[in-house]
Amino acid sequence: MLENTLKSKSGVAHSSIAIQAVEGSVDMQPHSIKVACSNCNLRELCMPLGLTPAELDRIDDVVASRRKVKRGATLFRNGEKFTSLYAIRTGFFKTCVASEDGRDQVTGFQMAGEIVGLDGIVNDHHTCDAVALEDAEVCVMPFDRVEELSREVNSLQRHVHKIMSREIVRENGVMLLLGSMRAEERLAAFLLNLVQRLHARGFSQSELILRMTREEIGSYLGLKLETVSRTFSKFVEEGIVEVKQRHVRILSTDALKDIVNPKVCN
Amino acid sequence: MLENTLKSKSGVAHSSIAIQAVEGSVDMQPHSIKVACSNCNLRELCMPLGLTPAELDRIDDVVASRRKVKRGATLFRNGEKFTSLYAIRTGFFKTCVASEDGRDQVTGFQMAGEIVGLDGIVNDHHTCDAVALEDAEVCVMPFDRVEELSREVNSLQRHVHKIMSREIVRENGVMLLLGSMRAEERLAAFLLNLVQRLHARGFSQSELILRMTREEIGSYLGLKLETVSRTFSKFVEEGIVEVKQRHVRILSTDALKDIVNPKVCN
DNA sequence: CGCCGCATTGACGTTCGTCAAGTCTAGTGG
DNA sequence: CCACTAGACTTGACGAACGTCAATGCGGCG
Repeated sequence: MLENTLKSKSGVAHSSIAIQAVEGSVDMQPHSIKVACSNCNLRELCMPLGLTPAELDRIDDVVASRRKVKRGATLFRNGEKFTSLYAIRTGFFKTCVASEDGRDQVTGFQMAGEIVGLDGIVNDHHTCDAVALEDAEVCVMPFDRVEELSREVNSLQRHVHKIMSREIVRENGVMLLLGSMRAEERLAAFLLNLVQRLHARGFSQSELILRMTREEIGSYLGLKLETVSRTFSKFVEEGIVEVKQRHVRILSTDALKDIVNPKVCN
Repeated sequence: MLENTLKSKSGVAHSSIAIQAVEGSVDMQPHSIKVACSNCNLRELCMPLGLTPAELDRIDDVVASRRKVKRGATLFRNGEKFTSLYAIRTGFFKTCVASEDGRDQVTGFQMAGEIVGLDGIVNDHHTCDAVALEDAEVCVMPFDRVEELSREVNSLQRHVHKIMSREIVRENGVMLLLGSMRAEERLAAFLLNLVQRLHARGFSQSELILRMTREEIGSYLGLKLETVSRTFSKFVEEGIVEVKQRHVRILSTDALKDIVNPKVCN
């Protein structure tokens, strides 16, 4: 079932699998199409905390349906009409923008519990592509419904604002990375960020499986794929990580942090 | 009065001056401290269009006060408590983030009618600095008031969402620039963007005064100040622009566009 | 007038991109 | 089951673009 052949005991596992397993034990109906945030185990990631039961009930209405996206397929494309935000339930996405002359840039990688589609609000059309890097499922949240409900449920309103602000802050961080870091620093920051987000979802702090190619990592980090590959090799030589294709084991988180933020002395 | 010594007839003028002039003719009370969006000539830039008179009346309540910021002073700083968004009335700002080891990165330049402070929403604290690059004045919009009002005025709610989405899309564009463009392309894109925004405010399409140093431009574009300077010189040699210190005249917008987006053939 | 910050320019070095060859792995079909 | 292939990855040699360091110029302000 999918490509996860790695020891899931260590916490390194395909996010989809872990989540589906949990879901399976909560919702015993095997092919339930019932959509409900209120008993979704990702709620704490994509929905506000501290809702009253009454509010929780209403929140269920933001999700209209679910949608499956096959690996390699797009959830939405640049130019398409914007109607909904999407909360990722399972799987892994990249978002990328393209310049007119064909160059493109990966602007982010998104995993379970994260929201994509915010770019479409301003012009009613999407300005980037969202591509599934593995088979995925998303919750479709029609934006007019989100707006309607967030007028009534204060904590949802606040939550929507926070999600958008978080994305702005994240992008600020990426700009810092792209504007002022060298290749090693970029890759180290990238790995630390990925593993931290995976850890927040219950996975290992030290092992991860990359769902993207070297070229996609490079695009995100403003590097060529060869440079990404060389930098991985350098980290391996230095004993900081083990790399076997897309399986990465971090041997020294501290060393990575040190690369990102060189200590002045000691 | 300020440092604007350039022919304002050509449309190249200090934004503050032009705006104050207009305001002076609308609001005859010389030192009015009354704050009102409803008769602010920047309304179309920072407020939603198509409001009913009743809505317009309510909208006036989002602005609590105005605040002057001297050149070089900060409107807010990384770490400070977030309370308000700020609409720039006059002047010019930069926002910048810093990494722990001291490097910093300019994340944007903001001019009249633009909103700053969105970064603070997610954690109730600002994550960047906003520094005035010339004497400035902003409208202070307490965020809880914005949220309250946008629950009642749909078009304000929609507007707030659009502003945040616009910022996300803008940053996507900067990521593309930082991740995949060469120095000349970055500077050309930067100039085109600046002049386009100034033009939208009634200034010249071909002349502008840079409010920031070469180093700040470089920080924004992920280049060193020497590279910025050299690239300017190159454009001058090629007859694309005239540069005299911070005064820039664009001689061929098409040439700049061509640099950003190289045509394949013809 | 002289100082100071900003900008320009040159010489040189480093980092990363380019091009190319070769390896590994997973998937396919005989 | 194995050979074949295609795509992803690695590695090396070389060059271009940009950074670094340093000298100099320019303009505004006290």
